[in-house]
Amino acid sequence: MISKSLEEYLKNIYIINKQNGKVRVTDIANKMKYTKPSVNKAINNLKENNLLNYESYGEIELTKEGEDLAKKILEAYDIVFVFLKDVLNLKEEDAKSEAENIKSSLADNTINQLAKYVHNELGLNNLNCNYDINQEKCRCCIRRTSKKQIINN
Amino acid sequence: MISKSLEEYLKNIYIINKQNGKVRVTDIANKMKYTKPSVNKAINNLKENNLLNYESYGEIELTKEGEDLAKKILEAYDIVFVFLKDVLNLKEEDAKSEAENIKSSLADNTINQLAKYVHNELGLNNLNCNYDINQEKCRCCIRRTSKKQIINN
DNA sequence: ATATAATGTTAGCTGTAGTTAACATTAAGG
DNA sequence: CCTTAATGTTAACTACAGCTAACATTATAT
Repeated sequence: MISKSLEEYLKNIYIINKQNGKVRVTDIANKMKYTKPSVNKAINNLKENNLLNYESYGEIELTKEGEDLAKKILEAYDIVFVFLKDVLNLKEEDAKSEAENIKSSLADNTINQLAKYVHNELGLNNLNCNYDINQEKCRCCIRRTSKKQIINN
Repeated sequence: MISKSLEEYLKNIYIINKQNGKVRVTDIANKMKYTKPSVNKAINNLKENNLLNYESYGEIELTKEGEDLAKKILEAYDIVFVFLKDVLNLKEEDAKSEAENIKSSLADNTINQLAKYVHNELGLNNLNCNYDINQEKCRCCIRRTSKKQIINN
């Protein structure tokens, strides 16, 4: 289990990769408002956890494991974000920052329950939602729409 | 703004005081599963923040400010706990531990929105709830009942 | 092709928050 | 009342996660 801090790095690396195709230390530092040495440390830490491949001055590339975890983190983030924004009616900005603070400490089961609740609450599907964050696909709606929203920020 | 860690100490000091009348370093250490030196440090830190009065080997007493903050923290904890348990249907134990992890990072406004939502959702009042965590009293239900529940654990 | 700018790394610092080991103080029982 | 047990404190260590300053490498532009 990596720390919340490292999860946040992983999430951002994934997003930057989707946006730019490549990921540099500077990109991460800019996005997360940290200094480059902090990012460097984090990267090496993620590397030791087999979540990405990296050689000095080289490319930052998520491993399969790293990408899967990043997706899962982003997914959890999304669910919390949508709940805060669309169920609790927080302002978009607030929902975003609050979701950042919360997400990584939540257990899978909590996220699953929240997702099911949100899916049903927002009436985005007509069956009873059977969401599972460790499952490849969920037939519910929220997923794709909200993910797009978050990546384009 | 004190840290999440110190908030957790404050909350527990408040609870122990309600249960036992007095609060000792050992009680806090036992309840929180930390060592006594850790507790000692935290207490001195809370003292510097004017949240409690303490002299070496003396009594631990929350100041007015400390008690108010403790109540607020506990209140926030309650709201999250009830949401997880009664809305998301998490098991009591899980709801408890998850609420611990989440609560302190949430903004007042988020807690207020969540409270309003939970109050209305659970049908515990018939008007539209106007909850405000910085307000002395809220006419909604959840407050007293759930607080009792948490203190008796 | 090389000077300069951009990017990345290293070393050592900070603060937070926990730990253990050793010691000090206070409370309780015979 | 004085020994022992319980409780509380201090000092010094750890790990995490950020920082700055200084340095190294790579890319760009004339």
